[in-house]
Amino acid sequence: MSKKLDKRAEVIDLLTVHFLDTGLSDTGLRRLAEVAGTSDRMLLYYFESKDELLAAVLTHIAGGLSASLTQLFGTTLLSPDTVLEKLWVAAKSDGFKPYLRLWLDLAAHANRGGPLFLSIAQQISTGWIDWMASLLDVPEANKEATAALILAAVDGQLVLFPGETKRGEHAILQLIALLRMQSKVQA
Amino acid sequence: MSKKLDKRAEVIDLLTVHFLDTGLSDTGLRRLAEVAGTSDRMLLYYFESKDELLAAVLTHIAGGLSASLTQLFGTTLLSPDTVLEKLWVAAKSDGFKPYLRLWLDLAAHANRGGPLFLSIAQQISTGWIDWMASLLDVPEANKEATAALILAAVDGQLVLFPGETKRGEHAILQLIALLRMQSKVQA
DNA sequence: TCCAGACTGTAGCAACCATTACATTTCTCA
DNA sequence: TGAGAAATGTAATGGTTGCTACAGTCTGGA
Repeated sequence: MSKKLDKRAEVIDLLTVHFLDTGLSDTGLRRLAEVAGTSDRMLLYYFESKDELLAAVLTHIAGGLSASLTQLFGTTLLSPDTVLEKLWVAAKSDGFKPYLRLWLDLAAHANRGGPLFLSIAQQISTGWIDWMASLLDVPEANKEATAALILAAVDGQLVLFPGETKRGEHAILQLIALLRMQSKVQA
Repeated sequence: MSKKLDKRAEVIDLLTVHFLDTGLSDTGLRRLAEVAGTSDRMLLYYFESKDELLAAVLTHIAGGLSASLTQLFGTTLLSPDTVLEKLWVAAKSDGFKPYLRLWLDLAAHANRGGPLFLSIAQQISTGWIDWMASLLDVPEANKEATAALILAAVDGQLVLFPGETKRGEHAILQLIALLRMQSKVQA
């Protein structure tokens, strides 16, 4: 029984890389087996079904993301404009771009497909919002709204400018300016 | 030759409705044929290939959207906060929600799939940004950035809160407040 | 050593996919 | 009315999909 679980974990790790690279298309069992160095037969031995496999890998990815985010940002409170600034730098980096693209994939699936993707996407989203809200140095009543605004602005770039990172720059800079202005007024 | 073109246009109309309803999944030729009241054989008679069919329907949808947007907003200049306010009301309405969800689908496909979806998505995006930029009563240098910011904020809600419309409300209201504050400062 | 259970390979299922070859019907125009 | 073209149906192609039945190998404990 233990070897099964070990292999399962190993497969999850390998597929994590693959999913971040290529997203939620290209998810045929035979293809995934090839990537993971096994057979489709074995994948369905380690996992109950393809859906369970997907859910396992995606939640594993979500965990890894929040870990590296807290590592990157620390736990001290920051003003909204600095948070957005740091987040935008990260979003453009090769390390984080795959996560954002995968998240976009997931959101698209969540809007249509079965409850599987929806619940995973919601879980990731609220985790992300909560994390950022706890980081923002703003009045309690505004935390969640500001966090959602910042995240939405960054995600929106993905929708608005597919395949590019350059064109969204000005919009983000504008929002940074707005947030900074607000901080000054309130101070 | 004329009947072929007539049928082609009719099929595009019928599939427009279907795509807005169900997005970019469920696009098997046999299923689309059923929706359009024909056979798969005939679809490939009216269109060169499935890709050409998709491209035709999607660009038709894009045209319809920009038409109803200009009808809704008119051509007089508006302040950024009122534009966002009106856009958000529209985004929540049953009439426009399907467009936004389809756009999200398209953006997700554009990030991975072939050049087909990418070019269509880019075309729609720039069309939308240009339209909004021409509507904004702000200095010329800021038009595009503000337009992109507003659109990104609205689109971002889709990514951030899949399946919901309620939770994004506060973030949008916050951005409206920020934009209004900026207008006053500049005046 | 032997046996039960964990593990794994082979081969196949039925359903779907986009596309095409071929035959047939229907229409148009001379 | 008859010929040629346009329009449509039938049926098949070779491919993929998630999943499974069956048989075999391997391994740890008695």
